[in-house]
Amino acid sequence: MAKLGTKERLLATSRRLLATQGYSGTGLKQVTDEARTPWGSMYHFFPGGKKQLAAEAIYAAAAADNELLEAAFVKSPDARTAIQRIFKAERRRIEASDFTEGCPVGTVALDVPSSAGDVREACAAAFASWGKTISAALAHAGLTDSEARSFATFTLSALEGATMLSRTFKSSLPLRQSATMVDTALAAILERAARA
Amino acid sequence: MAKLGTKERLLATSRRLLATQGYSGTGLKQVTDEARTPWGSMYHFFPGGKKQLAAEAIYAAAAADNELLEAAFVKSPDARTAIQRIFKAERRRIEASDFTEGCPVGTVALDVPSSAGDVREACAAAFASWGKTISAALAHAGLTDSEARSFATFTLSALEGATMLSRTFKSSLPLRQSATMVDTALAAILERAARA
DNA sequence: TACTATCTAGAGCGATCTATCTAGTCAATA
DNA sequence: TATTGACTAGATAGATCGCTCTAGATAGTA
Repeated sequence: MAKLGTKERLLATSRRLLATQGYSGTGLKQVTDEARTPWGSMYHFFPGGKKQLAAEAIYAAAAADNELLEAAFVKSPDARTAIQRIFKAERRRIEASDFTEGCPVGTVALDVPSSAGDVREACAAAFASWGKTISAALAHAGLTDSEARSFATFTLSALEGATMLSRTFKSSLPLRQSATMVDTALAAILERAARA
Repeated sequence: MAKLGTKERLLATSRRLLATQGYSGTGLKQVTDEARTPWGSMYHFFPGGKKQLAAEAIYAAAAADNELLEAAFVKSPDARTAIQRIFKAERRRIEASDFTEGCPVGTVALDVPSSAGDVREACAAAFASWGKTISAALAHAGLTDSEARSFATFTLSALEGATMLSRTFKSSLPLRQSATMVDTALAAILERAARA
């Protein structure tokens, strides 16, 4: 991370800390310490303070993950395989952090105070973009627009919830179980769509 | 709430604030203020401080919700109907708070610092007890133990994740969409079990 | 070499955090 | 009435919070 510029280090460290501790639990001092960044640079690059830093970190993380989603659907044109790939990626990520690091968007979404409206909006935008990516792929796989949107939201819910449970239990079992059940549901819906 | 004793008011207020702001975002001062409780009572009833208060609030909330779960399965012996009832109850709860209040367990689980191990364990115990209740009902409905456990964890994941998305979007749509898809999955699994 | 804009460096402010401490209130019992 | 334990009440400590501010370092340009 030392190769990155100051602003990029601040964003990357924020992303990691927000994914672990949430918004209220992450102090700006801790960010600058772990990013090995002078304190003065914080308000130079983010004059909007903590809210701006968090919102930008969320936006960046959401964009990066959205590319991973699109890549999964490109790599596996079969929708079921692609979604299993997404769950697997999340599993690897959470295991790599020894179950400390979750989804930065989900973690922040639950503990962001009402005074930080921009941050909540960044989380909403992140979920919306992911949902759009997934539902587009599902519509392409034969689902109606309504079905695709519903299943996309449902997939995100199961993914975020399973990440939450896996972190809490310090076990990847919930992510594996949820992945299996999401696949069962998708198979049922696809079959129903094929018959129609 | 004024009828409750001091300790009960502290626990009830903690539950509500933890469900909206998480662990780090909830200050003890705010708890005593909103519970209309003297500050001195805080460390009288909870000498273990913030961690003990949060852990006890989580345990109490988990026990109460577990009773609601059991009631749903008693009221609707049909497993599919019961699970839809559970989603509906969560939807009503989040709508009643205008999408500010989520699940206290899930909210805290994501932002509890590693220094508060007892609180994380309380969250794990809560999820475990809910999972046990749901899986017992599913096993009774004809699923194998393994299937029942998997589907129970999956149901909790979808419920927690959908609550997260509904809060973020300030809309109950994710909860409704996820409920539908969970029902689709359960129908598929039950049918498969019936054929076996 | 001067000048300017960018970034670094950190002291310090007021507010708030958890937690401790002492003193006072009150009811029940001896 | 005297005593005791439970609870109330709040001042205060020490640390940390987000944030502001000034000064110095650095690099690119005139």
